[in-house]
Amino acid sequence: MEMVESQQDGSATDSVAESDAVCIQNQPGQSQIPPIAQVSVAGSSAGRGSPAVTLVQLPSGQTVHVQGVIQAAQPSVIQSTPMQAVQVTSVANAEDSADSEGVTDSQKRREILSRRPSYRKILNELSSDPTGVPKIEEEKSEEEGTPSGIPAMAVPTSLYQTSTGQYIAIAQGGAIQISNPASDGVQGLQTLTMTNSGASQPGATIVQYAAQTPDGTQQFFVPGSQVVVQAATGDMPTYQIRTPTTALPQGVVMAASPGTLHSPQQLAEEATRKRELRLMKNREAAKECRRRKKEYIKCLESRVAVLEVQNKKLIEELETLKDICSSKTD
DNA sequence: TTTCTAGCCCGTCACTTGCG
DNA sequence: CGCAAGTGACGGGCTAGAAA
Repeated sequence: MEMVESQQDGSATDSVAESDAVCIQNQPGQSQIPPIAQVSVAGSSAGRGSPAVTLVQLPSGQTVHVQGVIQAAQPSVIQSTPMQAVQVTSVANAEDSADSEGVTDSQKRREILSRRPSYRKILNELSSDPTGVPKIEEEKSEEEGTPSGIPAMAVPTSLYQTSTGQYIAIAQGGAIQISNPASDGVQGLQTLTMTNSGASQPGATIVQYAAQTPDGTQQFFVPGSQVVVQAATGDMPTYQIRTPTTALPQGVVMAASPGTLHSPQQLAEEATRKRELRLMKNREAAKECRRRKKEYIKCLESRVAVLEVQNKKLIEELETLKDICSSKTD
């Protein structure tokens, strides 16, 4: 049922001992036949991510650039790091003599939990491979100076960016726009619905917003000079609108600082808020991680297909060469 | 038609990793 | 060193197809 992911040690990806060049010579007196095949391994010193390139010169004189049948250690389908290899060994040792050597369960667990680098990293290393593995694009929305997700509308007098990367624009008159950085799915502006917009009481006013398509741009007005603070509960993310107790410089990311908290209730609210924010961010991170994982697996599958074709070609060529050799020895 | 099962997706937790 | 991001693991919900 559950797929078991095995920890592989590093030896699985170690390349065979490679000579720098392998030349298959003709026998004396067979000058009518050109050198059968010359195989030069150019990648014996190639490190991880730089697979060995093998040049195969065919009898016809054609040179084939073969890569990947016998490759140097590289990010492979079964990815492992040197550190993992050491750790797996240590785990095995620990299982043999855990009691005598005092290896704790937590240590073992920690060692087992050691993981490979991120999918993006692996895939980008693979992408240096000329077999056409595409790169996972780096997110760039947060690095760019201005939020591209906010179309021209009321000129915002205040522009905030939440720690989740969302942009909150508050225009003159209190119009609020919440914009996600351009990523998957939900994008652009989102609707905010006040649940007690009439109340101008101090403290928190919970508003809800529903994700919508980028072309469904909407805005709403907040009475007074309130500001959006934050976060999410359950399935429906919610934002808090608070009347600022102190004047804050515009452009400052809103956050309830510990100094503004007075009562235990506010502390509890803050803790809840932080937790919900963390959950929301982790939720998004998990989505993104799964998306990358799928992409990674797709790339690996395509790589397998390419390598299978190469392998098949090389096997066929080997058979051809064997036939030629045997016919000449007869 | 109902039940079972496999597969997929999602949210959450716990932990590692990388960066400032 | 602290924090945010990334990711494995786990469990739950949903759905399509097979079996009873």
